[in-house]
Amino acid sequence: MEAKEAVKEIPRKHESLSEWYTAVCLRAELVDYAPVRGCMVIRPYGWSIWEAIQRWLDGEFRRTGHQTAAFPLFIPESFLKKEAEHVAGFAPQVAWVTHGGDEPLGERLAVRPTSEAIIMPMYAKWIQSYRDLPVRILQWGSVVRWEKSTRLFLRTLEFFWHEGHTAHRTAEEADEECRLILDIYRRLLEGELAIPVLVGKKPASEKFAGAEWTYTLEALMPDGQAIQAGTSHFLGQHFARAFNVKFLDRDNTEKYVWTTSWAVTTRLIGALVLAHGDDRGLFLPPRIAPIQVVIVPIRFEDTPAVLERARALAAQLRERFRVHLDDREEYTPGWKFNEWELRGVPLRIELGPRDLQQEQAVLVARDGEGGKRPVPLGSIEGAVAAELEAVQRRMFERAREFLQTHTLAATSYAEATELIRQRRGFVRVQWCLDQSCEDRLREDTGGFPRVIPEEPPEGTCVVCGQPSRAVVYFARAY
RNA sequence: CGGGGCGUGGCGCAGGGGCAGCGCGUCGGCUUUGGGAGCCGAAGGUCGCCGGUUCAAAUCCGGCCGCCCCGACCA
Repeated sequence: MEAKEAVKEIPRKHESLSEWYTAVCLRAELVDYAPVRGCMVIRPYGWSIWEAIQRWLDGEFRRTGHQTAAFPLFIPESFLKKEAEHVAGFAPQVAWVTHGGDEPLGERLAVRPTSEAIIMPMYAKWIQSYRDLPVRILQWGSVVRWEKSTRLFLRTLEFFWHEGHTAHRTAEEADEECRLILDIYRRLLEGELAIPVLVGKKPASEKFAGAEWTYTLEALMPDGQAIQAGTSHFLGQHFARAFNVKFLDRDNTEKYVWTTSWAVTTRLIGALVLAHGDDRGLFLPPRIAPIQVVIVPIRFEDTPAVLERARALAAQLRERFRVHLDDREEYTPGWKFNEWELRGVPLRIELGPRDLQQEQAVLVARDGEGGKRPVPLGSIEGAVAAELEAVQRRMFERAREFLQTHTLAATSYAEATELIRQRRGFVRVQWCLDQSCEDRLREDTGGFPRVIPEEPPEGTCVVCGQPSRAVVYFARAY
């Protein structure tokens, strides 16, 4: 009965993840190619996912007391150059503005690749006293990094994000901020997007250019490759010194502030597609799905009562859920079922003449669990709420199961290199923290040290045999 | 940035010196509607861009641009 075969037009996920990914992004109408190299147009359906992420985060930031502001798109070259490590890290990817109209500029302007260098000068101006601290501001916007190769959502020349920039009186307070943000991001990923993550610090070689250290959230995609899902940087006093951001402390001495910065990007939408999609297309977690419930009325053209009832049901459910009533006359129910599955709507309600007679509707979850389930119209609201929660839970459990079965401990160098090369997932090894050991493992595997979790080291370094000083998860990466 | 592939109606493709075609979609009409409906009719293309060869170029040659896939580098 159930037409469970793959959807036309898109390849099977396990046969070619890349081609499947591109096809799903386009066919689900999340995104389209722009007529300029390396750039994407995020379409309304895709953008509404981003808006759901924004809404949730803004709620969190309201609770924590962060404020939102807007800083310039342009950064004068001399500002970008003030922090040596920072400019060295970003210079190769900067897009430069050299003319205003036909007039050459006296100083070229960077299109922001990240905004520390335009925000810190403002903080220098605004911060005088310890009483002005902390400053905790974020902005929503886009940045530009001139990438050589691009992929929809995962790497484009311009991408959308929020970036938080905070300044604090003490190092402890700044680090606490980093960890607070990290926890918010973790709850976003796991609770809202149903994507479990490994959390910890980046090794020195992978930290943000200009940071003292970087906290990261790493997710695992179905091909066994890691993807960075969010970062939170402890910047120490590097930027405070470079931009002269000082305050007069209680003890009447002048001190540099301690700063942090942090971000998540529209890349998360790509991670969502990869993590949850299947041969039938996209599959969105209920908590961020732009449409949580689609109502498909059946035989409504010759049975006006069906459409009336469907409209009433939609109005009722809209009080609590994001609902779409698909009353287009030009498509058959079967066509709509396939279409909304392709577009990832987590829950469908079918309502036809037979259902009306029995005062019921048919509930169908996107993952097929429970099949087609008749539910009395009188209790449908509760049934929908319960099913949406159940779908959300199942999605997270499936993803967690995948992460667990693809996080593997390696006790020998041979085992580690083999597992990393094969892209089996996160490979947990003991490490002496020596750069040469890291380099050797990278060179031998093509993998990267993705994250150092807060787990006590034990035993010996998998490369050199010296006493271990850290646990590190290696993986190939996006 | 290397290696491979591809640019022809909205989408997917065929064609390969001389009329630009097919399927899907779109528009109109009628019949349909519980897993991608049927029939009839219609509209829609400077064949990615620039240059060259030729009486004649979608087709041959050169250059450029863009996209996809696989690697190497970065959110």
